[in-house]
Amino acid sequence: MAKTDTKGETARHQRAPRRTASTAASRAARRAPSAKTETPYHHGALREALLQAAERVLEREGLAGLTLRAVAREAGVSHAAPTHHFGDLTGLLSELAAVGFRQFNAAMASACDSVTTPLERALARPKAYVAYAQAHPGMYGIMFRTERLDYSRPSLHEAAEASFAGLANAIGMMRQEQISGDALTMEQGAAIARAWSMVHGFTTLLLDGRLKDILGRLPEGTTAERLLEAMLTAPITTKLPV
Amino acid sequence: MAKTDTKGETARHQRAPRRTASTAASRAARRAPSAKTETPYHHGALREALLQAAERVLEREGLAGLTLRAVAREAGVSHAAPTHHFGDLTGLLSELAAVGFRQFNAAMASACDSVTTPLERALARPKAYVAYAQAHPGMYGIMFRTERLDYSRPSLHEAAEASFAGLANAIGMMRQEQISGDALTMEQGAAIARAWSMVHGFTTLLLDGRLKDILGRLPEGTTAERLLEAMLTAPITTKLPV
DNA sequence: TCCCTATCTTTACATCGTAAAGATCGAATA
DNA sequence: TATTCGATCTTTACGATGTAAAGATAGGGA
Repeated sequence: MAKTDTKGETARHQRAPRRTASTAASRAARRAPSAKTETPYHHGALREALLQAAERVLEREGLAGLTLRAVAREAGVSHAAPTHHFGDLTGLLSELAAVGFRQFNAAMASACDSVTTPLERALARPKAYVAYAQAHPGMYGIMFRTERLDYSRPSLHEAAEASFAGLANAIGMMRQEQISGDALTMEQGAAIARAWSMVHGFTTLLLDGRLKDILGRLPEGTTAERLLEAMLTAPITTKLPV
Repeated sequence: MAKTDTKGETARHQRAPRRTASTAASRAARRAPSAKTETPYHHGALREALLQAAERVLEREGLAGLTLRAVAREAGVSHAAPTHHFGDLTGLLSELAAVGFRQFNAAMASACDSVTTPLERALARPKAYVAYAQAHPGMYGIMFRTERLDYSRPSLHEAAEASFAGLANAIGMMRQEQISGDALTMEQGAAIARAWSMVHGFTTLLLDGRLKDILGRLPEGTTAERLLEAMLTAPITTKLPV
């Protein structure tokens, strides 16, 4: 009474090297000492393994290929296993985005160390921002693809909030003010919005290939990083920045 | 021999008021004078009707609900009808994005008319940019969701290109230079990248709800438009804009 | 020792995109 | 005018996906 769906899944699994038969014996084999560092079948490591598998799938096949079933296949478990740990697809994507935000924050923080001149200090964060997005376009895409995310999840909320706080603090330090948690002046808000909009907009346009046109018309061999620097440091020749 | 898929679709159609029976008689009925302005069954209007149906579905159910089958249902045709006009889902989304870019360009152009002072001149475009995105978030989402679009389609390529050209021209006019089609100086490229990144980034963050935090901490009742103005006109107090 | 609960698998189903074959109508052609 | 032809639309079919529900399994506490 196998339906088409089940048939396809079964065939795929049988083609794969692992999981040749769905019996207790095969499961025990996965726990055998021969496969030391593999997921130990029935113990807490599956959640982490699924997140790592998701990251691999995302980098290998892009956002469109990042499905619950693909992640389950990559991790070598049944297609319904992720449901128990993440609830649904939104849950998995949200947790993966949280991982991304933590990587992102770490990259920005480490970029701010080992920096001396004020100019370097001001450019380190934006450069790290764009560099992370270029190195992990899939992750960056998920982190800022709100429609598929659930920000009520604590891990995602915290990681994203930390990202914002780091930005606001950097702006405050550059303006030599302390940004208090509760209130902002219009000037402070404008400064934060400008900085974030500029860097985030640049990154988004760059990843979407929308800056290729501009880069192609600039002097030979101009990189995106160079354009970012010029954008951030060029003198404002008109009264308005736009 | 009806499969589950077909069963479900058939049941849905039968539940719907239209198309109670799939015979020549029912199709003729749709052409009957009683339904004057309806799609005339077998003549060229379907393509346009599908695009309008797609826009309705997008506004009503969001990006996730915009499927080929949903559009076909909305237009009252079989689920495979769109394929003939758009090839696949990417085709439909691309043509819809082209429609969006044309609306977008028209909105920006009309905003630049009936403007007098230089300050208004400088702010009209950014305001119209953000206003369009706020009024049509679904459309804006599609237009800048590159992974699902095919820019080799002439209509999309042209409409998007016109959008960019309008922006570059506006920057050039503000700098009192003529921007030649082929080459750009580093300063020109930086100015264009800054303007576009700032407005596009602001819009993206705003639609993703990422600016709620900032807006909430600003003086009571500060709108997004007001923050945009402040961001574009506030004096640069540090040596660097970021 | 035995059962209970969290974890994982199986099974099932509605939906989606897409391909392929059949039906239908307008129009060109004879 | 009658007939054929090609564009348009429908039917049928299939693999893939998300998700729900029920069954298996194993580790830990009674």
